[in-house]
Amino acid sequence: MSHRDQILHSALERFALDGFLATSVQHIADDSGVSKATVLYHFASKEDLLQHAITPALDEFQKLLDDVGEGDALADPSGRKAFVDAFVPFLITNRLGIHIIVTHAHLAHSHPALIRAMTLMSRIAEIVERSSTSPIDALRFGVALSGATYSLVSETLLGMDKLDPAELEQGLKAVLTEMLQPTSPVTGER
Amino acid sequence: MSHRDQILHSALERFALDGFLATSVQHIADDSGVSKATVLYHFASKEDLLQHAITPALDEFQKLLDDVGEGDALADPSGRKAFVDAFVPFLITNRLGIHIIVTHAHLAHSHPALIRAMTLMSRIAEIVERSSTSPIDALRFGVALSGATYSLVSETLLGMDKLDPAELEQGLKAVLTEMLQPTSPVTGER
DNA sequence: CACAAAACTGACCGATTGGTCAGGATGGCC
DNA sequence: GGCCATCCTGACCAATCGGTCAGTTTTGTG
Repeated sequence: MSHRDQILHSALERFALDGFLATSVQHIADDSGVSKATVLYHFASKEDLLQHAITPALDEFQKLLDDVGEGDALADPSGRKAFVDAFVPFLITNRLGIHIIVTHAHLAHSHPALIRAMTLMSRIAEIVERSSTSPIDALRFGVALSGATYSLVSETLLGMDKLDPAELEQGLKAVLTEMLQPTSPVTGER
Repeated sequence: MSHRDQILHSALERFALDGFLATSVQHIADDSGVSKATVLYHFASKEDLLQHAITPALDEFQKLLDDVGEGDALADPSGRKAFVDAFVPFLITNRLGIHIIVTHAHLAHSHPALIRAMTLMSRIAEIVERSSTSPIDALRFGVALSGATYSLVSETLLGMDKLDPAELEQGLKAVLTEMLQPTSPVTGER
């Protein structure tokens, strides 16, 4: 593993676990076993480091949104199931990057990489709104998506680190698919 | 409004919108129309300010958990509905404080007020696990709760600022109650 | 009015931060 | 060997931060 990759890896982990502002370039250098100047030799700035850290997650997210397209592919149950089946693995594989994105919304106005992230978030909000059958449906969609995202991000908090990864993926897919039935098959009794 | 209250209000807003680390004591002073030294006259430290800002939300959260008690009050649908009916208004009234809590988990190891927050989060995780009928049920519970929380926290992102407050509260209660039916009426196909 | 407590402030301090820079190693290539 | 590009580093710098303090103004009370 090259020093550059090592630095990027350390940065990703630190940014996700301690936060961008609480992480100094010196910390990343220590974790990587190089000097601070070396970190800033490979990456133009701390912000550049953030950008490289979360870009893979953003690229994959964008691809996900492009697949959904402009139509209302999420209007019917089968379309939603297909989306969930792609979304959940995306969440799991890009856990750290997504962790950074969702916990750093406050910095979105100043950092280009995070601006892009928020733009993509707006796109998914549009898609949800467009292909939902009612305000309640849109609300349910939003709760389900953000719930799955945040549950994974703060996994240790909600005790879902007990499940093995495969079980977690299957479980999340099942729960989300079930939550996203556009019209509730049984209207909530009582 | 006394200067002290004004400072506390500015701090709550800044911490929630810009983040604790990105907010300087000078910022809060400017927002409040007083000097930096005055801020630190009323509050022993920046951390003390954070503590006072989120304590109301934490107190109410604790009361909520105490009402649930040690039993498995959340095992049956009616118990869950009662919890949801108390939880959603709690989320709405304490929006800013909760925003701070959920977006500052990284600092939980060093700040007493946030340590307390994480302790309470663990308690609710325990309760969920204890009163769930299966791992899938626990997962659904966690997704629903964190989804509602995070949806409200980042309201502008998910376009749910379109709804008027009363409609939002009713909608969230309905969605959550529906999501938290312990046994899925239709077992997820496939 | 007198006077003490509370409220408020500008000036200052040590510590940490992101970033720069001149120069030292390293290694492939002729 | 000579040469050059890449890699790496310690020393340094300006800026910002949280917090302190001596001293001034305001307020409440007898």
